[in-house]
Amino acid sequence: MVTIRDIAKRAGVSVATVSRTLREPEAVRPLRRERVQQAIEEMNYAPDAIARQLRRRSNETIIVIVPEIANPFFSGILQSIENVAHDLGYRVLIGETQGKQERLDYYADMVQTRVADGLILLGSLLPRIVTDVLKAGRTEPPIPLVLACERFDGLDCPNVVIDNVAAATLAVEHLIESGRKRIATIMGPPENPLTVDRLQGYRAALAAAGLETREDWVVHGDFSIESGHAAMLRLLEAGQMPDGVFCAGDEMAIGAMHAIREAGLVIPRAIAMVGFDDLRFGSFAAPPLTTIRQPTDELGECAMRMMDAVLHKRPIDQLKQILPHSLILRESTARM
Amino acid sequence: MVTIRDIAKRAGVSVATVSRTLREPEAVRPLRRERVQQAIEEMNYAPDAIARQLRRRSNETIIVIVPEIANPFFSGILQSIENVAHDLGYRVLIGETQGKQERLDYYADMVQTRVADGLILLGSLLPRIVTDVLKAGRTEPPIPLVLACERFDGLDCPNVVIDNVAAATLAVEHLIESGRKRIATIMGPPENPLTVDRLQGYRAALAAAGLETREDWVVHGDFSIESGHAAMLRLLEAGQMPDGVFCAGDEMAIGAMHAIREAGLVIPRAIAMVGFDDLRFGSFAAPPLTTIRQPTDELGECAMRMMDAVLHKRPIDQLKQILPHSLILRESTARM
DNA sequence: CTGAAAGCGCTTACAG
DNA sequence: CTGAAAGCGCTTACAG
Repeated sequence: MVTIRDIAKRAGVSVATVSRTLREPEAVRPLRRERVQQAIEEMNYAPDAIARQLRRRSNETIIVIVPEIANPFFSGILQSIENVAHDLGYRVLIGETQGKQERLDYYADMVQTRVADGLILLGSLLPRIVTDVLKAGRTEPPIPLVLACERFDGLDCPNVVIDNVAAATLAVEHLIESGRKRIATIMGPPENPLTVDRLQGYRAALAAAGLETREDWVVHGDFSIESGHAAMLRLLEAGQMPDGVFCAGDEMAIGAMHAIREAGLVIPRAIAMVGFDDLRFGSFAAPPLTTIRQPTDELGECAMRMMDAVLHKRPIDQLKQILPHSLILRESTARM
Repeated sequence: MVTIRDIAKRAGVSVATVSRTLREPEAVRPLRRERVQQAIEEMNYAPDAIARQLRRRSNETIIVIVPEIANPFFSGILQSIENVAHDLGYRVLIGETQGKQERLDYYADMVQTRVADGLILLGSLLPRIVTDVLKAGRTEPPIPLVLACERFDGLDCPNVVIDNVAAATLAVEHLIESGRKRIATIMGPPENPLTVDRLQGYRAALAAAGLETREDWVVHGDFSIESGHAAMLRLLEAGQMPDGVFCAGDEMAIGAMHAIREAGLVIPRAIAMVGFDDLRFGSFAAPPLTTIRQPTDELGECAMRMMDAVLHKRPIDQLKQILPHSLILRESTARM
């Protein structure tokens, strides 16, 4: 392995001069600079980033933790984060929790041990080092932290989300406007913060319209296609069959639509469907799926820019950034 | 920031003893060990991983480079790699090339600068540091490298793939057995190595059955849903309409099926469809999609285990690992 | 079992 | 503009 010392020797200069030609070439006299550059070329020298990081006390690496890497919603945000990180000069480590607290803590620990400078957290679980602080009555996170796509009250850290209550309300209002009277919902896990918000929006829209609510019209999945399928099966057996379904995720909506087709019912004639997230395949579903669009790219970009600000101790204009959602109209809610 | 020195001072021992209680606690006398552990607790000490890495000259980090993070096939493999990496004690950095050579080189550089110990490469592009070596007539990669899901002849590095020629042959044979006579294909980009293999399989199966081949039955997409849709539109306008289509990716198949439905044709009655990869949503498509299953989990696991072997200089039994594929039968190719 | 000391490969004030 | 030297926070032979 060739080090800065080898280059210095070969070029007949000090290691300081080698370091300078690498970091601020304009600060070294052209003649020596060229000698150094030639030596680097000849010896195929690559400076050791670890040594540099130790000396500089920062490593321009962040870790993003997601519940599930292959989940298309999360992988979309991850992609966006990675792109901005690349542009800003950060590297990104990836950690998957699978909903397990110990895995989350394992990854969060990486910023304590300075493997990463900061943590961008997707999903609804908080690492212990953060909840410990909350329990102690403080609100400042103990590590550079940005929360994306989910909010946690009482924590003073940058946070980028959409207004899930309003988005769910919008979705259900649209079902109502399309002439539906018996509107059910397939939600995420009951304890999930997103579920709480979206359920609230669902209930608000029904109440405002004076429509019937039934507890057996509120069913829960885990955001997977399969769970949407299973949940729809339960709805089809409800005391009264719904004529519209608001699904708190496009994947669950895909599964639900499959169940409806299997039952020999036609979408949207028998049952209209609204999803959430606006995933790629939604517009190629049968029929194309009306959905609430979350601005995935902007969520990721905003989260990464917030992280950059935190790490450079720049002020953040808006600690809680609320990004706009929108309703994407497709055939699954066409008026009959 | 609290360092090992602070702990040593507080516990009244040397830094060596602190380091030992951290790395090999059984080697230090219980009394002092406890004193150290207490000091660590009290001062909330987390050892600096960067310093350790510099000293140990290894950082248990790999980088996996993918063409596109949000592509479900790649994100599935990434997930699997990350899981095995976690179990083996590695961290994983992620890099997205977007098909751009400069981005690939940027990320590959991270193992040169020792940010990562090794590189797992998904996709069909090779970094310059590798092609340079090939050009120089050597076959040994200049960095710890594992190739997943695509092969490159002439490079002596661990490689895990399926037999794409055989898999494509199997897919087309199945279309033939289901009674199809006019079989078209939607392939990936022409220059893609996967395309070369799968096209070869397609042609072999048709030739063996003595079926008609037409150049306008071979169309190309870029593996995206949208490109599958566009490609199918071209096939529907071909001189003769096919009655079976082999799609070199499930996403393209989803797009293609959408085009077929839009044309008012029924799958599989008018046109049967076979996909490739066996992505989650395939079994929830309308109709459920027959496909070639690639063992995503095993691909990722095998790649990561190979990387581990490379980094520990353990011998690798099989440099080119060929994993089994299979045909998943669903309604999109039901016999009429 | 323990500690003093060297050293991992850099960067960067400091003096010249 | 340049170099000698200190130091980033660890680990680990070595001697005791």
